[in-house]
Amino acid sequence: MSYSIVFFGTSDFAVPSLKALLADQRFDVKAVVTQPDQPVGRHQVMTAPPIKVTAQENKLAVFQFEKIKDTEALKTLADFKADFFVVASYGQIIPQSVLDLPNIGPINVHGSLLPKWRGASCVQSAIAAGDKEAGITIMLMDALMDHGPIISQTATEILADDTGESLHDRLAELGARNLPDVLNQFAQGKLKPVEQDHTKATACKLLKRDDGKIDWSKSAEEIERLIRAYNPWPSAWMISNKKRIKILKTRILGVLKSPRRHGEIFAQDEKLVVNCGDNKALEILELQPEGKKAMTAKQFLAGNHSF
RNA sequence: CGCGGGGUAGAGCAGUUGGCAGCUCGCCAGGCCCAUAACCUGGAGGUCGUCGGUUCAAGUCCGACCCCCGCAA
Repeated sequence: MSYSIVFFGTSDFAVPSLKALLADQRFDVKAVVTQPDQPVGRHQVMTAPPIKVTAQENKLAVFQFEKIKDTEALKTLADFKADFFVVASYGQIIPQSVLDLPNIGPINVHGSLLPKWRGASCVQSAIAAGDKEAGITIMLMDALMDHGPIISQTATEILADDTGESLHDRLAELGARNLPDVLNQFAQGKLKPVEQDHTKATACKLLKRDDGKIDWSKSAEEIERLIRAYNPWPSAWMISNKKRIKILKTRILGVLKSPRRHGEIFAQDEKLVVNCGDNKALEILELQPEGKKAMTAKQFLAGNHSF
């Protein structure tokens, strides 16, 4: 006897969770629901979301509803009579009518310690805000985003060198590791959902590339965190000589001997540095000029003697 | 065929109106020094993305193709 599951997910974040359920005998994944293929990249090639790739590798049925709100989706999903709907970074708001379908419940795996960081950019937001820890919340879903009662939470320390990517990957694995046991225990009534403290809720928005433009009037600490948080997506960047330069990795220096104005990039003692709003400087360690591959500051300086 | 930048030494770049291929690092050898990632001297290393065309002569001009990257999605 195993629990039947319909899995909702789209991005890389959801892949470890899906694989964890597939590998566990206690569960039977009946189908995968994911976003439609989208034109992606420089040549706008139609590309399947990562979850679809994983699903197809495992010969699972895949549904890609344009709108999960459509009655067609509701009818299709009702036929599975699933015990669980498991949702991880699906990308669409799921209506109450669909959430009501599973016998045991609709479960969400979210990459923050709710009620903190409800929304799409929870990983980047936690690093950028300077949080000491991040985590995974497994929760019962309701119709509001990341709003339902909490079943299980696991924290992980945010390290000084964590990037959006490293923390994202760690959280994805953490969620996947806990998910099977949490589902099993919840089904057996051993875990009771606890209502979130909604007065402490914070939200984070979906990030766009423009959000990565560095505001050099901020403190060096803030900017350094932003750069780590937004690496590799949406990436932190600045404009220098009318060219966009992505800033990939920095280190905080103290106050410089001969500072320049905020946001001006220059070489000093063979280091590439920029002054921030608090007059502390950031040493740029890795960067990527527009049209070039990512490189170290040393490589950049080798070919740019004017700095 | 969405817009744009680019492929030149191991790395990052320069190369003027076609005329012997350079710069900063790195690397190798030697020197200096208590010592060094510092300094001095010498050295190796490039079919200039590929194919074709124009020319006495092509990194440079013309055509086609391959690859990398930024934007946009």
